[in-house]
Amino acid sequence: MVMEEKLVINELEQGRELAQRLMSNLKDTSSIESSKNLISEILSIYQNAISMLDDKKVLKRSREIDDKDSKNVIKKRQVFEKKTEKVSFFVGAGQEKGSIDDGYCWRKYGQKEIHGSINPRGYFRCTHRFTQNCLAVKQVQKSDRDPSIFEVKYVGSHTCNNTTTSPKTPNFSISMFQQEDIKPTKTEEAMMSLEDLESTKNIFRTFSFSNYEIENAGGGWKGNLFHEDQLSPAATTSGSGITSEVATAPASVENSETADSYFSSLDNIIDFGPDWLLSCDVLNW
DNA sequence: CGGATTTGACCACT
DNA sequence: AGTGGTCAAATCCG
Repeated sequence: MVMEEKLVINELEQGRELAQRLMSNLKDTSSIESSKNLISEILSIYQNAISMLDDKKVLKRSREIDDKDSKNVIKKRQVFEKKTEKVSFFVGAGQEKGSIDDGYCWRKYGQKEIHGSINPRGYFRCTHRFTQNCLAVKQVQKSDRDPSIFEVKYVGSHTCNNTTTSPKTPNFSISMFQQEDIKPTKTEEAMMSLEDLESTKNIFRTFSFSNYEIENAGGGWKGNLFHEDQLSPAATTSGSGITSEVATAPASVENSETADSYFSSLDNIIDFGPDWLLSCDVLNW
Protein backbone atom coordinates (compact mmCIF):
# COMPACT_ATOMS: atom_id res chain seq x y z
CA MET A 1 0.00 0.00 0.00
CA VAL A 2 1.44 3.33 -0.97
CA MET A 3 1.87 6.16 1.48
CA GLU A 4 -1.04 8.17 0.18
CA GLU A 5 -3.42 5.29 0.65
CA LYS A 6 -2.29 4.83 4.24
CA LEU A 7 -2.78 8.49 4.93
CA VAL A 8 -6.27 8.41 3.52
CA ILE A 9 -7.28 5.48 5.67
CA ASN A 10 -5.66 7.15 8.65
CA GLU A 11 -7.62 10.32 8.16
CA LEU A 12 -10.87 8.49 7.64
CA GLU A 13 -10.32 6.42 10.74
CA GLN A 14 -9.73 9.57 12.73
CA GLY A 15 -12.94 11.02 11.40
CA ARG A 16 -14.81 7.91 12.33
CA GLU A 17 -13.47 8.01 15.86
CA LEU A 18 -14.49 11.62 16.26
CA ALA A 19 -17.98 10.86 15.05
CA GLN A 20 -18.19 7.97 17.46
CA ARG A 21 -17.18 10.23 20.32
CA LEU A 22 -19.77 12.76 19.36
CA MET A 23 -22.33 10.00 19.16
CA SER A 24 -21.68 8.97 22.75
CA ASN A 25 -21.84 12.60 23.86
CA LEU A 26 -25.33 12.81 22.45
CA LYS A 27 -26.49 9.53 23.90
CA ASP A 28 -28.87 10.81 26.55
CA THR A 29 -30.43 13.60 24.59
CA SER A 30 -33.58 12.47 22.85
CA SER A 31 -34.34 15.80 21.18
CA ILE A 32 -31.50 15.50 18.79
CA GLU A 33 -32.46 12.25 17.22
CA SER A 34 -31.85 13.60 13.79
CA SER A 35 -28.33 14.52 14.73
CA LYS A 36 -27.77 11.00 15.85
CA ASN A 37 -29.03 9.71 12.57
CA LEU A 38 -26.78 12.08 10.76
CA ILE A 39 -23.79 10.91 12.70
CA SER A 40 -24.70 7.31 12.05
CA GLU A 41 -24.67 8.09 8.40
CA ILE A 42 -21.35 9.84 8.70
CA LEU A 43 -19.92 6.79 10.37
CA SER A 44 -21.34 4.61 7.68
CA ILE A 45 -19.78 6.71 4.98
CA TYR A 46 -16.43 6.67 6.67
CA GLN A 47 -16.63 2.94 7.06
CA ASN A 48 -17.44 2.52 3.41
CA ALA A 49 -14.60 4.77 2.36
CA ILE A 50 -12.16 2.89 4.51
CA SER A 51 -13.38 -0.40 3.15
CA MET A 52 -13.01 0.85 -0.37
CA LEU A 53 -9.50 2.05 0.13
CA ASP A 54 -8.56 -1.02 2.05
CA ASP A 55 -9.65 -3.22 -0.78
CA LYS A 56 -6.31 -4.21 -2.16
CA LYS A 57 -7.86 -5.74 -5.21
CA VAL A 58 -9.19 -2.40 -6.30
CA LEU A 59 -5.95 -0.61 -5.73
CA LYS A 60 -3.99 -3.36 -7.34
CA ARG A 61 -6.26 -3.32 -10.32
CA SER A 62 -5.75 0.37 -10.72
CA ARG A 63 -2.02 -0.08 -10.82
CA GLU A 64 -2.19 -3.08 -13.11
CA ILE A 65 -4.02 -1.04 -15.69
CA ASP A 66 -1.14 1.38 -15.67
CA ASP A 67 1.31 -1.45 -16.07
CA LYS A 68 -0.55 -2.97 -18.96
CA ASP A 69 -0.70 0.25 -20.85
CA SER A 70 2.90 1.02 -20.22
CA LYS A 71 3.78 -2.33 -21.74
CA ASN A 72 1.96 -1.26 -24.85
CA VAL A 73 -0.64 -3.98 -24.77
CA ILE A 74 -2.74 -3.65 -27.87
CA LYS A 75 -6.42 -3.61 -27.16
CA LYS A 76 -9.52 -2.75 -28.97
CA ARG A 77 -9.43 1.01 -29.36
CA GLN A 78 -12.71 1.62 -27.59
CA VAL A 79 -11.68 -0.36 -24.56
CA PHE A 80 -8.39 1.46 -24.24
CA GLU A 81 -10.01 4.83 -24.44
CA LYS A 82 -12.49 3.98 -21.77
CA LYS A 83 -9.81 3.46 -19.19
CA THR A 84 -8.78 7.04 -19.53
CA GLU A 85 -12.23 8.42 -19.23
CA LYS A 86 -13.70 10.16 -16.26
CA VAL A 87 -16.23 7.94 -14.63
CA SER A 88 -18.94 9.41 -12.51
CA PHE A 89 -21.16 7.40 -10.27
CA PHE A 90 -24.41 9.06 -9.67
CA VAL A 91 -27.31 8.15 -7.51
CA GLY A 92 -30.43 9.99 -6.70
CA ALA A 93 -34.14 10.09 -6.94
CA GLY A 94 -34.98 9.34 -10.49
CA GLN A 95 -37.89 9.86 -12.71
CA GLU A 96 -40.20 7.51 -14.43
CA LYS A 97 -38.89 4.98 -16.91
CA GLY A 98 -35.36 5.84 -16.03
CA SER A 99 -35.52 8.78 -18.34
CA ILE A 100 -33.55 11.02 -16.09
CA ASP A 101 -33.41 14.35 -17.79
CA ASP A 102 -29.96 15.78 -17.38
CA GLY A 103 -30.31 18.28 -20.17
CA TYR A 104 -28.43 16.23 -22.73
CA CYS A 105 -29.75 14.18 -25.59
CA TRP A 106 -29.17 10.51 -25.01
CA ARG A 107 -29.85 7.60 -27.27
CA LYS A 108 -30.29 4.18 -25.84
CA TYR A 109 -28.12 1.61 -27.53
CA GLY A 110 -28.45 -1.36 -25.28
CA GLN A 111 -29.91 -2.97 -22.25
CA LYS A 112 -28.48 -5.77 -20.25
CA GLU A 113 -29.53 -7.99 -17.43
CA ILE A 114 -26.84 -7.64 -14.82
CA HIS A 115 -25.78 -10.62 -12.79
CA GLY A 116 -26.93 -10.18 -9.21
CA SER A 117 -29.23 -7.31 -9.99
CA ILE A 118 -32.97 -7.43 -10.30
CA ASN A 119 -33.21 -4.59 -12.74
CA PRO A 120 -31.54 -4.39 -16.13
CA ARG A 121 -28.97 -1.75 -16.94
CA GLY A 122 -29.62 0.61 -19.79
CA TYR A 123 -26.82 1.90 -21.96
CA PHE A 124 -27.04 5.38 -23.41
CA ARG A 125 -24.75 7.38 -25.62
CA CYS A 126 -24.92 10.97 -26.65
CA THR A 127 -27.21 11.56 -29.61
CA HIS A 128 -24.45 13.66 -31.15
CA ARG A 129 -21.91 10.88 -30.97
CA PHE A 130 -21.50 10.72 -34.70
CA THR A 131 -22.38 14.26 -35.70
CA GLN A 132 -20.12 15.92 -33.17
CA ASN A 133 -17.99 13.03 -32.09
CA CYS A 134 -19.32 13.36 -28.57
CA LEU A 135 -18.21 10.26 -26.68
CA ALA A 136 -20.26 10.77 -23.55
CA VAL A 137 -21.91 7.60 -22.37
CA LYS A 138 -24.08 6.84 -19.42
CA GLN A 139 -25.49 3.74 -17.85
CA VAL A 140 -28.74 3.82 -15.97
CA GLN A 141 -29.94 1.14 -13.64
CA LYS A 142 -32.90 1.16 -11.36
CA SER A 143 -31.94 0.50 -7.80
CA ASP A 144 -32.78 -2.93 -6.50
CA ARG A 145 -33.34 -1.47 -3.07
CA ASP A 146 -35.54 1.38 -4.08
CA PRO A 147 -37.23 1.31 -7.49
CA SER A 148 -37.82 5.03 -7.34
CA ILE A 149 -34.11 5.62 -7.48
CA PHE A 150 -31.83 5.29 -10.45
CA GLU A 151 -28.14 4.73 -10.34
CA VAL A 152 -26.40 6.51 -13.15
CA LYS A 153 -22.85 6.03 -14.22
CA TYR A 154 -21.31 8.55 -16.57
CA VAL A 155 -18.32 7.67 -18.69
CA GLY A 156 -16.65 10.48 -20.52
CA SER A 157 -17.87 13.99 -20.79
CA HIS A 158 -19.85 15.81 -23.42
CA THR A 159 -17.96 17.52 -26.16
CA CYS A 160 -21.13 18.49 -27.92
CA ASN A 161 -22.90 21.75 -27.32
CA ASN A 162 -26.37 20.45 -27.82
CA THR A 163 -28.63 20.15 -24.86
CA THR A 164 -32.37 19.77 -24.80
CA THR A 165 -32.51 22.45 -22.16
CA SER A 166 -29.95 24.10 -20.02
CA PRO A 167 -28.05 21.46 -18.17
CA LYS A 168 -29.87 20.47 -15.09
CA THR A 169 -28.89 19.75 -11.59
CA PRO A 170 -30.58 16.76 -10.06
CA ASN A 171 -32.77 17.41 -7.09
CA PHE A 172 -30.03 15.79 -5.16
CA SER A 173 -26.95 14.04 -6.15
CA ILE A 174 -23.52 12.94 -5.26
CA SER A 175 -21.14 11.31 -7.58
CA MET A 176 -17.87 9.63 -7.17
CA PHE A 177 -15.40 9.24 -9.94
CA GLN A 178 -12.29 7.34 -10.40
CA GLN A 179 -9.81 8.02 -13.09
CA GLU A 180 -8.24 4.70 -13.56
CA ASP A 181 -5.44 5.51 -15.86
CA ILE A 182 -3.92 8.87 -15.32
CA LYS A 183 -0.47 8.73 -16.74
CA PRO A 184 2.16 11.42 -16.48
CA THR A 185 1.67 12.17 -20.15
CA LYS A 186 -2.00 12.74 -19.65
CA THR A 187 -1.40 16.24 -18.42
CA GLU A 188 -4.72 17.57 -19.48
CA GLU A 189 -6.70 14.90 -17.75
CA ALA A 190 -4.64 15.22 -14.63
CA MET A 191 -5.27 18.93 -14.58
CA MET A 192 -8.97 18.30 -14.89
CA SER A 193 -8.81 16.06 -11.89
CA LEU A 194 -7.04 18.63 -9.85
CA GLU A 195 -9.66 21.14 -10.77
CA ASP A 196 -12.32 18.76 -9.66
CA LEU A 197 -10.53 18.22 -6.42
CA GLU A 198 -10.08 21.93 -5.98
CA SER A 199 -13.80 22.35 -5.95
CA THR A 200 -14.32 19.48 -3.60
CA LYS A 201 -14.27 21.57 -0.46
CA ASN A 202 -17.39 23.35 -1.43
CA ILE A 203 -18.94 20.30 -2.90
CA PHE A 204 -18.59 18.37 0.28
CA ARG A 205 -20.76 20.99 1.86
CA THR A 206 -23.54 20.52 -0.59
CA PHE A 207 -24.91 17.22 0.46
CA SER A 208 -26.67 15.81 3.41
CA PHE A 209 -25.15 12.58 4.40
CA SER A 210 -26.72 9.33 3.71
CA ASN A 211 -25.37 5.86 3.59
CA TYR A 212 -23.39 5.51 0.48
CA GLU A 213 -21.38 2.50 -0.25
CA ILE A 214 -19.72 1.22 -3.28
CA GLU A 215 -19.03 -2.45 -3.20
CA ASN A 216 -16.42 -2.21 -5.84
CA ALA A 217 -15.00 1.16 -6.64
CA GLY A 218 -13.71 -0.08 -9.95
CA GLY A 219 -16.95 -1.19 -11.44
CA GLY A 220 -19.57 -1.70 -8.82
CA TRP A 221 -22.04 0.96 -8.06
CA LYS A 222 -24.35 -0.48 -5.55
CA GLY A 223 -25.14 1.57 -2.57
CA ASN A 224 -27.55 2.75 -0.03
CA LEU A 225 -29.14 5.47 -1.97
CA PHE A 226 -30.56 8.85 -1.35
CA HIS A 227 -34.11 8.84 -0.32
CA GLU A 228 -36.17 11.93 -0.48
CA ASP A 229 -36.71 12.06 3.25
CA GLN A 230 -32.98 12.16 3.71
CA LEU A 231 -32.39 15.05 1.43
CA SER A 232 -31.80 18.56 2.55
CA PRO A 233 -34.78 20.88 2.23
CA ALA A 234 -33.14 22.66 -0.64
CA ALA A 235 -32.49 19.44 -2.39
CA THR A 236 -36.05 18.31 -2.27
CA THR A 237 -37.62 21.52 -3.41
CA SER A 238 -37.32 20.93 -7.07
CA GLY A 239 -36.49 18.33 -9.58
CA SER A 240 -36.00 20.78 -12.35
CA GLY A 241 -33.19 23.12 -12.99
CA ILE A 242 -30.28 24.33 -11.02
CA THR A 243 -31.10 26.22 -7.95
CA SER A 244 -28.67 28.12 -5.88
CA GLU A 245 -30.06 26.36 -2.85
CA VAL A 246 -28.71 23.14 -4.10
CA ALA A 247 -25.24 24.40 -3.39
CA THR A 248 -26.17 25.34 0.12
CA ALA A 249 -25.28 23.10 2.96
CA PRO A 250 -28.08 21.64 5.01
CA ALA A 251 -28.48 23.69 8.17
CA SER A 252 -27.72 20.71 10.30
CA VAL A 253 -24.32 20.53 8.75
CA GLU A 254 -23.61 24.18 8.18
CA ASN A 255 -24.25 25.10 11.77
CA SER A 256 -22.30 22.32 13.23
CA GLU A 257 -18.74 22.99 14.19
CA THR A 258 -18.24 19.34 14.59
CA ALA A 259 -19.37 18.73 11.09
CA ASP A 260 -17.01 21.44 9.96
CA SER A 261 -14.19 19.63 11.59
CA TYR A 262 -15.09 16.62 9.58
CA PHE A 263 -15.06 18.64 6.46
CA SER A 264 -11.66 19.90 7.45
CA SER A 265 -10.52 16.35 7.68
CA LEU A 266 -11.94 15.71 4.28
CA ASP A 267 -10.10 18.76 3.04
CA ASN A 268 -6.94 17.07 4.07
CA ILE A 269 -7.63 13.68 2.71
CA ILE A 270 -8.53 14.74 -0.77
CA ASP A 271 -4.92 15.40 -1.48
CA PHE A 272 -4.52 11.99 -3.00
CA GLY A 273 -1.94 10.59 -5.26
CA PRO A 274 -2.70 10.77 -8.95
CA ASP A 275 -3.37 7.08 -9.39
CA TRP A 276 -6.32 7.04 -7.13
CA LEU A 277 -8.75 9.87 -7.12
CA LEU A 278 -11.79 9.91 -5.01
CA SER A 279 -13.98 12.88 -5.03
CA CYS A 280 -17.50 14.06 -5.03
CA ASP A 281 -18.94 16.48 -7.46
CA VAL A 282 -22.27 17.81 -8.39
CA LEU A 283 -22.87 17.24 -12.02
CA ASN A 284 -24.80 19.60 -14.15
CA TRP A 285 -28.07 17.98 -15.08
C1' DC B 1 -40.53 8.49 -43.04
C1' DG B 2 -36.89 9.36 -39.95
C1' DG B 3 -35.27 8.92 -35.50
C1' DA B 4 -35.51 6.29 -31.19
C1' DT B 5 -35.96 1.92 -28.84
C1' DT B 6 -35.72 -3.04 -28.35
C1' DT B 7 -33.31 -7.15 -28.22
C1' DG B 8 -30.52 -11.02 -29.62
C1' DA B 9 -25.89 -11.66 -31.19
C1' DC B 10 -21.28 -10.73 -30.89
C1' DC B 11 -16.95 -9.44 -28.69
C1' DA B 12 -13.52 -8.57 -25.01
C1' DC B 13 -12.13 -9.58 -20.67
C1' DT B 14 -11.41 -12.41 -16.62
C1' DA C 1 -17.51 -20.31 -19.44
C1' DG C 2 -19.53 -16.31 -17.34
C1' DT C 3 -20.20 -11.52 -17.49
C1' DG C 4 -20.60 -6.86 -19.10
C1' DG C 5 -20.51 -3.66 -23.03
C1' DT C 6 -21.59 -2.73 -27.83
C1' DC C 7 -23.54 -3.57 -32.34
C1' DA C 8 -27.11 -3.70 -35.55
C1' DA C 9 -31.40 -5.47 -37.52
C1' DA C 10 -36.11 -5.28 -36.40
C1' DT C 11 -39.59 -2.72 -34.53
C1' DC C 12 -41.91 1.22 -32.62
C1' DC C 13 -43.57 5.86 -32.59
C1' DG C 14 -44.54 10.71 -33.51
